[in-house]
Amino acid sequence: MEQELTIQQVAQATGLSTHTLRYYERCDLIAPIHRANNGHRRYSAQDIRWIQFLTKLRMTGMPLRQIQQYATLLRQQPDAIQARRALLEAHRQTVVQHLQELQENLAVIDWKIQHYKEIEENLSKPVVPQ
Amino acid sequence: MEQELTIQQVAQATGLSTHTLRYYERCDLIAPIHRANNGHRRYSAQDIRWIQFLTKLRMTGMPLRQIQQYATLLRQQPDAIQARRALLEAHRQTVVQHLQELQENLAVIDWKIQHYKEIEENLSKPVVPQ
DNA sequence: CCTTGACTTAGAGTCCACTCTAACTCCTAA
DNA sequence: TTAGGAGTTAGAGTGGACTCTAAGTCAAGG
Repeated sequence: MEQELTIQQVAQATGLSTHTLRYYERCDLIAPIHRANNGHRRYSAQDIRWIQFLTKLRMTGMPLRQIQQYATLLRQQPDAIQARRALLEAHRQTVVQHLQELQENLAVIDWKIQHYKEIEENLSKPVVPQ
Repeated sequence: MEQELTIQQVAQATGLSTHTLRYYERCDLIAPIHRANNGHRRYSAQDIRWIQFLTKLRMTGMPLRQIQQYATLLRQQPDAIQARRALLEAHRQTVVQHLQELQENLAVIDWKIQHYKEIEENLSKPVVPQ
């Protein structure tokens, strides 16, 4: 069935606020959403799938501009698969790099925590060991 | 030796701009730096070590406020090791979580790239297979 | 003496990604 | 018929983290 959702329901489903959903549409991250007779938005299953994917792009740190580019490709040249893939692969690279950086820095933090633990242990020992 | 560095040198060494170094000091992320006779900053090896650690906190997404808290503990209660460890461990948790999220979303992006590759391959095949 | 260049400050400006507001229209239920 | 509630819009406001500017000081070199 053509199960169309209200903005509230989409907000629920995606974790975005209704504000953000409208904002994304204004910024052209989301194509103009179909309207009910009263002018209210009605989101299709398609729309929701795209929104879910776009939040994954966001969560991996892709800037809105770049998502907008991808979205435009998707809408205006649906057969330019190669271009979209290039965009995703470029993004993939930055994510992988970021991931690595994060892991390295986490290791340093872990090391520091460990270091603190050792100090705490030594402090709890008697001052004059028997 | 008491090798003290100028703000330029520290900028070089840490990858932060001189603007950012002063800004961090203003925000109390960095303790007031010792000055030469002419009023110019001279950073100690200590200072640099702290700045290097703080950039690792930043790069793992710790907000300036929280770093400021940590820095304050470090300066005002150097023996409150436990409190600092607690702060780091809390942060560690959010980093680990973020890391996981990142990996999950990356997997989806990878999947999409793969999918595009398959489509591209099919397109390059002859329309009527022999 | 004068210019150049590295520094200083307080404070203004920028960019990003939201987030909220005000004024409005509809629809429904009491 | 009126009060509530869910939408709508354009546009203003917010928060975080820088980033830049203007006006000034100071020391060295030509």
